[in-house]
Amino acid sequence: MGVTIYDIASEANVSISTVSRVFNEHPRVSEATRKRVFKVAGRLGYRPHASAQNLARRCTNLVSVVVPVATNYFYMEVIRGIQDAVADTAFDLVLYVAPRPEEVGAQLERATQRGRGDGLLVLSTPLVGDLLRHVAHARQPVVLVDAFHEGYDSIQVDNERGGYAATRHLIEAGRERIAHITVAPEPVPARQRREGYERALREAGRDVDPALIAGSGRRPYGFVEEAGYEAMQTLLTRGAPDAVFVASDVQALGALRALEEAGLRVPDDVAVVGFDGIALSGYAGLTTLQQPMYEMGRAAVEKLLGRMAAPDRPVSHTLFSTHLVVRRSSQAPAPPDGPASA
Amino acid sequence: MGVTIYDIASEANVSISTVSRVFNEHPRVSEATRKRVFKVAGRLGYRPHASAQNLARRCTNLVSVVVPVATNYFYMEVIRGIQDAVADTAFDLVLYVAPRPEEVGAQLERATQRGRGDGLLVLSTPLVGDLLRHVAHARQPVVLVDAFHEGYDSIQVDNERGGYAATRHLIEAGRERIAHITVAPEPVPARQRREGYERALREAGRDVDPALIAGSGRRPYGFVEEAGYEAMQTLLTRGAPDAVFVASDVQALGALRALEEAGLRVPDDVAVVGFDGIALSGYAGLTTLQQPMYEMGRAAVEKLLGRMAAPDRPVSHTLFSTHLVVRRSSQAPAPPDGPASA
DNA sequence: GTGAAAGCGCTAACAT
DNA sequence: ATGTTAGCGCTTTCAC
Repeated sequence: MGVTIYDIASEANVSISTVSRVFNEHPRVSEATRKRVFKVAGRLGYRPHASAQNLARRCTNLVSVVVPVATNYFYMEVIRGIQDAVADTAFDLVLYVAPRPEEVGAQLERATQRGRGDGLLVLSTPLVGDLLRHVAHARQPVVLVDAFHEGYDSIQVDNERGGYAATRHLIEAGRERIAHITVAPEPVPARQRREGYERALREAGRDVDPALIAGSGRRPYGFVEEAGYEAMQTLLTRGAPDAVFVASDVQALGALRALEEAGLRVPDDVAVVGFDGIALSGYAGLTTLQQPMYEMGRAAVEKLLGRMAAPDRPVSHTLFSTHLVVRRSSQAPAPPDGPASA
Repeated sequence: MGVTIYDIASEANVSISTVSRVFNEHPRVSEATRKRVFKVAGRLGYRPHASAQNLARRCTNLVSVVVPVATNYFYMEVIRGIQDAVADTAFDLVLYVAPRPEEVGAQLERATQRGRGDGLLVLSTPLVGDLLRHVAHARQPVVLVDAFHEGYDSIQVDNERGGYAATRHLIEAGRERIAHITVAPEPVPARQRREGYERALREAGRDVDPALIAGSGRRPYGFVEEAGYEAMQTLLTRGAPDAVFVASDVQALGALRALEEAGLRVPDDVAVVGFDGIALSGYAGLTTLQQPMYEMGRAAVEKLLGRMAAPDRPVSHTLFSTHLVVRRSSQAPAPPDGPASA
């Protein structure tokens, strides 16, 4: 097949160990042989065989990232942060993308296979059942992003406070019937956002009206435009709210579409607040709670490297704050002139 | 370290080859030993070592994808198609994402290393200089996506006809001063789009006015929002056009921003047409030439698998058509009522 | 500074 | 149906 160190060794009249030393920048190699080996290797077009190196070295210099779906603005940004952080190290990045959320287990299984990678980043995947088993089996450090398990390092955003801030914002803008769109089955981050919503209402002395809470149960991980669209339609059948806090930006975009079709004006009739801060939210004029996605990616890598260096350090959990970005969709209902709210 | 076939072999009182056979679903293993081996393996938590398998099998069952930048809606869709197609096979997908376009060479070098993968998909990367060398060295089948090289299978969109169609659309909408925003240095796909633009003008009996063509030379691969913004500003200093065909949707979004800031209305004062058909274009009401991104990803995988099966088949190039999607940004300048154009 | 040799964990003839 | 054995291509002691 390819050129091996044996070929180079015989061509350069050295042993294979010397060739190996040259390529591993071992100090005790004479300059002369170093040059000779490199010359021969260059001429023959030698490239070390990754699998053979991995096997002999007992490590791969690879960090695996498991992502639950292929198309997602949130992950795209997180991965960018991961990528940038990894680029500063000797590691390479390998992405295991699940074609569908149900396949995340299979991807985890692959990613955790021995000899595949030295560290594992798992995005937005609650570690339950088989998933936990796969990860527990892994002999490599693991960091969870946008998910929590007490047994593993994790990076998250403070979803509860984000949900609280979103709702506070709507209350302060003078809204009365504040609805909420979540997803069902409700993953933990979504549940926390809802809890923040409910706390804000209660603190303001209001009731939490179940009729004002909708979640499309159409499919698992329903953070999709269509789910928001349907949930908004459901809410409208129950009597239009004058505000809605949506658990994700993509759903919020669907909600906006439903409102438009229903002939309701945003924000005059209904104010809308999303969650995530994906680029689309800017174009849609959507008020949202910005997650520091890029930074979360970077932080995840740093945490992973830290654990690789010190496997016995105690498990730690990092919580980033969200940041309210006010845009058109929640501006005060046009008092004679200019904008309002904070 | 981990559990090996030796551990299982001794526990189950068989030889390592039998263990190996069991895990490779070799037919000639008695049901009894099969069960016994599986039971022991399960108890010990055995997982085969990927690198060792790769080395012994001389293949990895991995398809590598090299992507020039981490954040890009176009790639996200193409990768989704790739992912879905790969999911139907015995292969896994490994993504090599370049943190910056300049690093694509380094990623290619890694991806083409022996023992890393069995096939290679390269996105939007013109194979010149070192890049070509890396790929040429690869001992694996290669398919280019959104790029062309006569020596390699490729999947592309018909950029020239797309540019032509975009411009025709503007001409038919009655626009007189039709500008074009490209990128500099101009990659081949962008050049082809421009050529289509120029052909449409010429066929309509018009001159190609260099003053109406702008490309932000700020950085390589300038398919970014800011580049479109700046290019639009440049065009405006030369006397506002009444239409502009932008070589990519993200740039078009920047152009829209520049127009808005300049107090020009879209499409009344200036019609805008983008290229790509990313999801954002829909939200921005941007007319665009839709590329079948998902299908291109799928087609790339099929082509790659085809070549793996038959390494000597002649090199082939697939050209997909673009599809004009008319939206707000190019609707006719509000004749009393209703929309116009095709 | 360099070489010989023993792995790394698995696969795949070749035997039996 | 199962075991023996020789690799796969590289790293890494341990000698010299």
